[in-house]
Amino acid sequence: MVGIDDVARRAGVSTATVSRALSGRGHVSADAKARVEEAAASLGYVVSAVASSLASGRARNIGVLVPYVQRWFFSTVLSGTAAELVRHGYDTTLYSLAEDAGLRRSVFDTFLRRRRVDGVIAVSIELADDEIDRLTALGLPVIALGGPDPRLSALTLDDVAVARLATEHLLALGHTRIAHIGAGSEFDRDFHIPTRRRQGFEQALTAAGLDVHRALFEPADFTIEGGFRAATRLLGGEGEEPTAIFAASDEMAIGALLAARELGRRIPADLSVVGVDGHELGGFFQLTTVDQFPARQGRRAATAILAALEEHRSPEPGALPFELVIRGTSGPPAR
Amino acid sequence: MVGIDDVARRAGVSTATVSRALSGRGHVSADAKARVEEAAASLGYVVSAVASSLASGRARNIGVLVPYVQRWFFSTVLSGTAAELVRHGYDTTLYSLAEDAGLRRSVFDTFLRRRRVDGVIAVSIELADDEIDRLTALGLPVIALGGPDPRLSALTLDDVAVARLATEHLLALGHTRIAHIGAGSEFDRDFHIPTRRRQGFEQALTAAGLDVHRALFEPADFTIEGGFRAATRLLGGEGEEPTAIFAASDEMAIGALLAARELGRRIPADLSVVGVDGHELGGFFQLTTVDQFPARQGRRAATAILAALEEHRSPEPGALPFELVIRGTSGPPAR
DNA sequence: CTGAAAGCGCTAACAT
DNA sequence: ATGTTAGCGCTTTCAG
Repeated sequence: MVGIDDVARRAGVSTATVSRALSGRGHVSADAKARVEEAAASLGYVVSAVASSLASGRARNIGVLVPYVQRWFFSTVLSGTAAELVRHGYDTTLYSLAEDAGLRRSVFDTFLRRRRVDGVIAVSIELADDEIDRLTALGLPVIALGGPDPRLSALTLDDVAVARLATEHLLALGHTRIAHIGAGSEFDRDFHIPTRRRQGFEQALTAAGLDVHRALFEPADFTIEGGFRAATRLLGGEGEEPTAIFAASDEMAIGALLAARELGRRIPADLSVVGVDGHELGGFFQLTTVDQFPARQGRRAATAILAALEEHRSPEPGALPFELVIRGTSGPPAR
Repeated sequence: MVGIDDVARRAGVSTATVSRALSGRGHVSADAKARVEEAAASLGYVVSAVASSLASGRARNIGVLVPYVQRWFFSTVLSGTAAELVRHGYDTTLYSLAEDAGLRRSVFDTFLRRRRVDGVIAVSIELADDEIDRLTALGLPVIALGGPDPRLSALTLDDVAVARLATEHLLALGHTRIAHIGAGSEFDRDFHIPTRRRQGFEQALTAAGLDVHRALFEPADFTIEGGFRAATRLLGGEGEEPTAIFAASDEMAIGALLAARELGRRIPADLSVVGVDGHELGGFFQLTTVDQFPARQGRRAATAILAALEEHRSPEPGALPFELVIRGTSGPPAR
């Protein structure tokens, strides 16, 4: 394997100069730099990340924690993050946490403590106190993406405001019987997002002078299938039917849409449906939604962690943008 | 930071013994081992992956190449791989290749050559010759998952047989006008799977004594939306309508299903639909499909690469299982 | 701006 | 079974 000495010899300089020329740290004459680059290129030399990391303490590698890789939202965020990191020469090390509780522990106890990563991005994960302790004990920049986290720098989506925006859109259209598909309490241990979205929903109703009806809430599991079942229950109940549904995710909204169609409801005349996320199928289903730009979130988290690394400080916390996208599934109630 | 010497001192042994005790390589008395483990635990010591890698040449890290992270199939395979790797103490380094051609080059030229990974898993990627050259030049075990690759050890899905199986199922039900939704030629550069599935489809027709009609093929892009559009064209054409559609992926099959419903076709009386993959929504849509068990594929690739690493040999090539899952979207034609 | 040399924290011969 | 020690391949003072 060709090493730094080979390059140094060929370029007629010392290994220190090769290192400086290739890494861009420290000053090297333009001439020496050119010779080093020529030598490296012609020898096909690539710096050993392992040796470089040991000597410098920098790994050029970011750990990304997600609950599940195979869910659309997380894989979309992840793709944004990975794309941004690779562009800056960083590797992405993936840890999927929600699949196995035992392994989850070992990620915090072992994997992240092996000095392989320079920083950590935690995507939409409600971390336990001791997990946050472990994370901060790493002495590395850590950024949380999603909910606010009082103990970590976070890029926060204001889920209450997101839900209010969606609900206000329905209210403005004239709906008064608006149902909400959220998550059951079992979700909340890991993940407070559903609760915050429900709060926003209820705030908007209350602000409009409407009562919050328990019968107009259905828990689901953030999948299309779950949304379908929840909507089926909402539309098949004995009480007065809702004229609109606000689902806490686009996948559940799509499920609701499919259920409504199957039950013969016209969209949006009989039923309006609004989701949250900005799912790739939103256009296809003409779904009105509050887009939270997940790929961009992933990129932004990467940018933030890289900036923190460069400037030797904690990542900048911040608010994530969101936007109401009005498409065909929402309109005034028919009556 | 606590290092190996701290542990050695506390356990009253040398660093070599600590290394042996913790890694399980070489013999250590039960007594010494216990003392080392106690010392390591009470000091909170974790071996530096970086130092260990430099000294041993083993990185405990596998690079996984996927075309797109955010597509259901790839993220599902990836989740299987990552889960299996983490269970064995390995990190997963993710490279998403199809998003940016320039970066794709740098993955082969730089990222993979930094000695950070012990092996590479290439998921459903049609690699160029020079990319394979670079991969083999790494001197690491490499395994390709998906198509057969004459130059790499591969875990192969027999896509021709998969398509034949699906088509034969429709033929056995009595269908004679069977359409196929595959991919346009622009896909084939990266990815020969659609072509092989089309071949299997045509083989089955021919073996049954049926002609292959050009009008019964529609190209799409492997998305739900693409399947929807393709099916819309197939069902709205001027010629005689197909009584069945075989789609080269479940996502396209689901799109076809939605299109058929929208056009008022009864499933399966007016139209049978069969897909390929084993998509998580298959149960929900009652989709008949040829399941290829993607998560299991991911796990299997991980197992294969770890075995190769352990036994200092190339990964074992093999065939991937697939299975016809008959659900509600396929049945005899109504006539 | 450049070079010499001392590590970075561990592993693996080699000895014992 | 255990200890001693020479690296692994770079980066980074420290001198010049």
